[in-house]
Amino acid sequence: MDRDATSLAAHGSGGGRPPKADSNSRVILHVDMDSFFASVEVLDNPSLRGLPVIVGGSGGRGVVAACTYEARMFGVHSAMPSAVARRLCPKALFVDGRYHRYVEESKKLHAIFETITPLIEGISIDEAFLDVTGSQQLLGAGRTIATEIRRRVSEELKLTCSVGVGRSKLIAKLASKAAKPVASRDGITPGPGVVEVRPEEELEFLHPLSVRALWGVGPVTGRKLDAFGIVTVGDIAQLPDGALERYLGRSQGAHLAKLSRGDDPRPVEPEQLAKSIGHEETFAMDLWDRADLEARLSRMVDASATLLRQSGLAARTVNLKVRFGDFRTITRSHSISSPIDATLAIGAVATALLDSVERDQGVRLLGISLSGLGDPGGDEQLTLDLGASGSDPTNSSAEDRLVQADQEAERIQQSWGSVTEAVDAIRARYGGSSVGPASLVGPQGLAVRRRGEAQWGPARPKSPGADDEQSATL
DNA sequence: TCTGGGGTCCTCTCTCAA
DNA sequence: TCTGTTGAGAGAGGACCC
Repeated sequence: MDRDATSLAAHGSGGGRPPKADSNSRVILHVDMDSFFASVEVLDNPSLRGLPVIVGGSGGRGVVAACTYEARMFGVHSAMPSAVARRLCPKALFVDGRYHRYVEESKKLHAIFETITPLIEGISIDEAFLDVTGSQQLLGAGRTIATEIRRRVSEELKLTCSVGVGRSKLIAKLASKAAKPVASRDGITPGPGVVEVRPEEELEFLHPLSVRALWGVGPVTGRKLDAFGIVTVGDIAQLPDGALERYLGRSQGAHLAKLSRGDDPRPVEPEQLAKSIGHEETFAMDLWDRADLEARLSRMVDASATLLRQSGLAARTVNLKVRFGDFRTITRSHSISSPIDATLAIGAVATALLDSVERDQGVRLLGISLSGLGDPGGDEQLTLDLGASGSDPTNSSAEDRLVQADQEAERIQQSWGSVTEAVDAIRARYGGSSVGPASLVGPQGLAVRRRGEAQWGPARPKSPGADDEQSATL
């Protein structure tokens, strides 16, 4: 999380990049769209304007992805279970998210950023850091640039955003939050839109804030700090050296202690390479049947492997995540000697991992992710071929099955490369549902859920008996 | 009350090799 | 040869972010 001096130096020496600014003279903007998903829905359907609109999973296991300020007045907020949101605001209008539509608007937003500075670090679909230190001579001071961005977003996208200006990511981020509108039971108070925190004002701005405002303090750490009577950022700053490390551990303690003094040298990093790719899915009903679970797993493996190849990458580690009916969550992972990208090769390892999990109760969520990413065929690790690694084929323990899956994955990777390429070519031409694993073919064709679909939990069944499956017809 | 999806990073434990 | 130490890597779990 924290970046050290090495990464700062690496940033400064990057070929073709603007020279590194001294961290005291940097000007960083944090641009954050206001209730982005909900605002796009209102933009596309003006009849929703002024109403409590909630974007997210409408089913019993869904959560709120975003909501309008009219919904926030009732206490609704993002990440809240949809059932709770519905109870707090019975008149709320639930809208299924349209992720691809949000991506379109996000691209327009980034096009605006690119006219300002090349140093853009997108944090998510609707927010980004911009290092405008080098842009000031041409475009004016940080606050002027921030105001101009807001004007252009309003004019060109018909959406609103809030912008924070500071000399670090931490300050810029907290400033953008302070710039936002505030919804309460009494109504909606418009925010200033742009908040700038000058270096000499940083501690005055920072110290009264709750510790939960700091990046890295979530519910668990927040409760720990509460137990020590540490409530505000200023409380952390007043602790003697090393105290927070003792409470929270060396890394997190040191990180938060630095942040509490406004010390955040992390640079804006435009090129962030993915470290993992994956898919996971919560089912409308817990699943017990092995064949059913395996079919769902195949679908996720297929989607992840396709994305992996589209990114020109291969993976060395396959990670499986299982959440049971009682919300207990386990993960299992397995690393293989050579990177793989073929769907069937990844599927062999994923299935062996699923077999290694004791399923004494229904499965609520299943997920797969691929890590240890690198070039296909690159960084191959040399291995000694010891047959079945000494495993006795008659004693097929989970470990043995993983060893067998490892060997099978390598064999498939080598022999099915051309088939994988052909499948990708067919999909590129005829669509993602045109060809896929046989296990997914049902009466209506291939049921392949794509990235961003039902991202906030299973949708409400449209008719009695309907499940969460989203089918694509051939 | 009921807790999504897609990620990143950190810590701890265990194993293995030097 | 045995034992203890250390470091790296894998695996698992947890916390956090949007």
